[in-house]
Amino acid sequence: MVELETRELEYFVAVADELHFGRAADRLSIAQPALSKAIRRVESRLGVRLFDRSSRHVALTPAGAALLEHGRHALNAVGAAVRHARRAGDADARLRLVLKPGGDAHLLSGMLAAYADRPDARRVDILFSGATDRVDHLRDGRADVALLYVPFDDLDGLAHETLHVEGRVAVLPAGHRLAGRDELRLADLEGETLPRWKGVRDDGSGWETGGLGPDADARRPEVADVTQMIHLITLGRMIAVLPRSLVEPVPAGIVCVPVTDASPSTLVIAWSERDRRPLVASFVAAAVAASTA
Amino acid sequence: MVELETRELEYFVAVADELHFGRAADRLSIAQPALSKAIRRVESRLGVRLFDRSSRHVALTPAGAALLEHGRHALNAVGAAVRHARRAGDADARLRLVLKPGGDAHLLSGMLAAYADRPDARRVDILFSGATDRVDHLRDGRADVALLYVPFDDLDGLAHETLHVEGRVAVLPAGHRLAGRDELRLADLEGETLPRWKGVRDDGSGWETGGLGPDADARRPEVADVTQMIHLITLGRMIAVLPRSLVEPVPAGIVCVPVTDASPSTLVIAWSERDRRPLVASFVAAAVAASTA
DNA sequence: TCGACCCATAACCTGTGGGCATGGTGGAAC
DNA sequence: GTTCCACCATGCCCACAGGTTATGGGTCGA
Repeated sequence: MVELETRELEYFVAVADELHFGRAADRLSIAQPALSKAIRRVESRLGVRLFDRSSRHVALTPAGAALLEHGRHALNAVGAAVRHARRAGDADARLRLVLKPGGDAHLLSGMLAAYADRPDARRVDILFSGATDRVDHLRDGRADVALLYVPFDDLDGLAHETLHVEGRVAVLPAGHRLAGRDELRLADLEGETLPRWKGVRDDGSGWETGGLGPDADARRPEVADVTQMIHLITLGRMIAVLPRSLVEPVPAGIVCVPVTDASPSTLVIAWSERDRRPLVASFVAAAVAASTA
Repeated sequence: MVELETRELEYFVAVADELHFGRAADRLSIAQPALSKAIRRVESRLGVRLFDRSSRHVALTPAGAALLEHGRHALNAVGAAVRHARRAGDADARLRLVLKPGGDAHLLSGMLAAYADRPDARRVDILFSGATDRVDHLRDGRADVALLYVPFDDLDGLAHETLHVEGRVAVLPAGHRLAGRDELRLADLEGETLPRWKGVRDDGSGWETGGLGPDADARRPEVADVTQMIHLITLGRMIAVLPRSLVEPVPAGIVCVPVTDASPSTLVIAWSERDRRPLVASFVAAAVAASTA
């Protein structure tokens, strides 16, 4: 019935990472022969060769590559299950909310107030995370709810409610050639330098550029947060297209001009689709109520 | 390092399903004391009580409920990883395509021809599955690619390419009061009886009704496939709103009228987002090429 | 109050996963 | 070509995790 034990999967992933039985064994704090045996055991049970190995070289077979890809995910799922269970057992756990600094469309204080009024309210821990790993926080149980931006963040495996929809604005230095305009279209921004978010693989989906073609893609400045970006914009090094609320209040030396044909940005509150704790439902309800009030 | 073994998770799920150690042990083909010990072992390792149990009654704690929910998913992930590995190791495996009968927008033969022309073409096994478990086939490795309808099917964890976008039509019996119209709006269908798809939980998202309010929701006829639905429509028992190609050629006694404000239906080819085998990429490329030709 | 049901505990046994020592093999170095 | 070394495989042994059977002891229903 059991096809593959968690431990065996961990062993396999270690070897696949290192492509070296000795180092992998080291990392796992077991002896190398035990690891060799474990891998062979798995191979024979699955009826598939996972590594091509000589005494000199170790490489993944196609089957190994598939197992690595899917196995990593499976390990994460087991880890997430454990974290969620541990947490659900902790009756007086706090609610953990993760958001990007400034990424609350000025709704945070209202949400917290609305939640605090509820009879079942807990204390709320607020975690800030600039990169897109806010979604990872949810998936692996490090946080209970997150504020995310659609279509920027990837909602796979998450449930969500919409809090706020807003247009996007071009963020320009005061002296910019377009700074005087009342509104812009994406075509007006052709040739401008746009940022690249740190840690985000740019998949060419065109969200970041709003549909602009790949410009001087190689040398787009990499930014980690909005503050840093504002700084670079003030210096005239680049411009950006952002949800309006991310740049409010508008800093000195910066001008915001609505971009009429950029797809609107939606702020959502998200949680794991398998997480049905009242704790979460209650906070979500409060957040939705606060945002529509 | 290891938090929870696959086997322990299976034991836990069995007990959570049965809420009875004896029956669960039976189902697992082990003795009851072994199961009791295993569960206590897990509880102490996780530091969480999973069951409230007296000698008379067994019930899940909140922590147990969380572990059940996430643990089932984790077990599926492990199983899927194994299936994918086994399959990737089989060099001359066929490509398995799953679709709903008639759910190919008449593109299937073109796709297969385009794929057969490729140098790396394999034989293609075609699986038919009426319900929404086509996505499950992908997720657990029973199929390599699927034809799905957006926004009907849930694409979580899947990658996809669009093949075809088409409007939706109201499918009416010939004598229906609206059968003579050139086009309709959703509002015109107010009060009509619409089907419920077998095995699909109706989440009230309004896809099926295209935004109509919950009508006589309780007694909407349950249908399993399009043929059956056409039959019921011919009998005047209900009507439906479907992608146009699903009812082509139009059967006798049936009239199709475009619904102008129903969101369009998109046929996509989908595969597991973790599956990067050339086998899959090649078929997808052929399918996309064939559908745009 | 008795009996039946069902989970926990006790005592014992066994398979297997892991440790150590060593063998075998292919590359690189000279 | 020979040597040497890096590295994976094999053999053998042991410990213990995880299984079994027998039994204990609550708790509910009759």
